[in-house]
Amino acid sequence: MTKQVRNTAAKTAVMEMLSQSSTALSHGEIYQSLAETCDRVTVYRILDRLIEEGVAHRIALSDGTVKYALCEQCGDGHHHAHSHLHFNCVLCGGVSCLEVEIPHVQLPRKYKMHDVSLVVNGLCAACNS
Amino acid sequence: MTKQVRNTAAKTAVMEMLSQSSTALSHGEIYQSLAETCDRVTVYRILDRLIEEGVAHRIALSDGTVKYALCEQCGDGHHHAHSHLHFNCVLCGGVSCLEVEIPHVQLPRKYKMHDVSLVVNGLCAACNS
DNA sequence: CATTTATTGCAACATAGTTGCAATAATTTA
DNA sequence: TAAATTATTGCAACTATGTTGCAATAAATG
Repeated sequence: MTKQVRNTAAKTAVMEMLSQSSTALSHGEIYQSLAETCDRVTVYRILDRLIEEGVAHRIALSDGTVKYALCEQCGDGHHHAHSHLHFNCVLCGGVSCLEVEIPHVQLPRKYKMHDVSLVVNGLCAACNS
Repeated sequence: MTKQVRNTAAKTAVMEMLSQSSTALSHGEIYQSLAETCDRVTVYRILDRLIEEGVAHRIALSDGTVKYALCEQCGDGHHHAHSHLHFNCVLCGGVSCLEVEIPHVQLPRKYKMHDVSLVVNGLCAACNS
């Protein structure tokens, strides 16, 4: 039988925070916003579990920074490639998923593509004025 | 007057290593290959300097891991966007720059693109047999 | 309400990256 | 070639980020 899933206060708080936020959040940002009401490690494990459950996904920015976001538009829970791009605003620092098709890239012969990670840095709509 | 550049044994060794390597290397990999003949911090600073000089560039993989590679095909020293993609083989773990044009992506209105980071995970030519 | 076991907190650890400062050594200049 | 200049290094110390084991806690099930 498959491992059961429990909803705890901490997990609910993390999900709430991610769902309220207009930007993807790092572990540290989440931990601090929780006013440190639960352990650092717990936040890591909750995030791991949310990803495991297909509720959230991990985003690595172009400098290696890791952020987390809910899988809003991604429908049902089954695991799938997130073939949307991630936008990182150089002004406000915000990170958001843009539901833009990633154009096909042609690889050299014999190369096999599994998945793609596309991060665009620039000015978001709010900052570009 | 502009800051002078000095060539030291450590710096030469790092450049040699990067130039011999068929894959981009992490700080840790470089440090260990140097048999720890120079300090950890020195390796960080050499890598920073190589990037500053436009000789090398930093690559963040889709899991946030950071690697370094020389700017082989990138010609003269002036700073420029590296608009090629980075390929990460899921089997051998190798990371290489592929000189493939990154197709243009259309952003939503008001978004302004500065630069793009594209990482493709999959099987490299050598591992795909 | 009792049982099961997923989840948490804590301690301890591992890795990655940064900063200040005094000592060293690559260039430049005399 | 020797002296002066200053980029570079090594060391110590620190911060940030992520992981693991284990005992204690608390959801969910019956």
